[in-house]
Amino acid sequence: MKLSTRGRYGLKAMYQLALHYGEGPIALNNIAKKQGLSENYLEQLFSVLRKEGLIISVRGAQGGYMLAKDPQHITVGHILRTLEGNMAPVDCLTDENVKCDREDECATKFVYAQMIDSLNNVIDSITLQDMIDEQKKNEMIK
Amino acid sequence: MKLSTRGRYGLKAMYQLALHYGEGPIALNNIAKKQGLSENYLEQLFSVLRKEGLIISVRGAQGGYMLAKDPQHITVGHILRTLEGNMAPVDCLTDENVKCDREDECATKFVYAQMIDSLNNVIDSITLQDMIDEQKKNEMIK
DNA sequence: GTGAATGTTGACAGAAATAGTAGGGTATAT
DNA sequence: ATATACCCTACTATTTCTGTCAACATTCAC
Repeated sequence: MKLSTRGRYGLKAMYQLALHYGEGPIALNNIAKKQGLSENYLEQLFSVLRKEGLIISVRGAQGGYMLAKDPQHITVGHILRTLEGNMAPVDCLTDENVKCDREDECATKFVYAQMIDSLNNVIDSITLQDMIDEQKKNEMIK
Repeated sequence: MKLSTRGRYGLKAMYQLALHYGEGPIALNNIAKKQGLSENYLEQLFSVLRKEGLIISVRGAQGGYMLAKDPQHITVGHILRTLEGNMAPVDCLTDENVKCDREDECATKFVYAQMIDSLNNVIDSITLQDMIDEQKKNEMIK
């Protein structure tokens, strides 16, 4: 039940963009360098996020990426599902093509359904703005 | 964020044991055959479950496995954590050896902590007995 | 006791998913 | 023009997951 690097890197990068929301585009190599990640790899993730409409790209010199909307309107859930696919612990919950041998008799499905519901509730309730606020709060304490 | 076959097979097998709780040991090949799984593979999972004290093995002819306690005292959470390891979406939540670069400044950790909490709450609140009850309820409706 | 059934263990190998690399192409600010 | 930075696709390496195999230990039925 681990998140892959796609979700982890992507969320962290989106958080970076959120921190600089409204300041114009930020170059990818900037973010990649700051987080010690491969620029090419991060590019692949950003491509997906862009197609999903979460970020906007600006080509050319001085170009880069920026959030497509306000940090308080972008949820962690949207980001993670875009990069990781649906968050279902098993495929039979979401994939029409997967049929359990005895579908309506599957006692475990009942468990998995509760897991995904709970998970989605949590990640859909947290926005990038929430992350920023939480961070600020923590720094106040120090 | 998928559950591996370890968790899925193991939970389903434990459910089988729960259905026959109090009827003496059940042979592994019985369960393996019923679910179309490799007996050897399931064996590995049962070995782990036994060491955790969730099931008891009876060796020799007419031997097999049975639950170590009443189905209502065995939670799905205990089973899944035994087979899958902790359910943390990232290692830095649980593994002392993993240090984020800027630990107390990591804004994403805040998100992951809520995910694992929510997940653990759900799976710890469901027992094998709950699964049996739910199943019965569904069969009544049909 | 003996043989058959069953559990125990660890090593190993194939398959699949994940992670990362490489490189040529395109748009744009200056 | 040219440098910068996004765009896209294919390929490779690595890791993890799944499953197999084989030798061994224990217990039961007789």
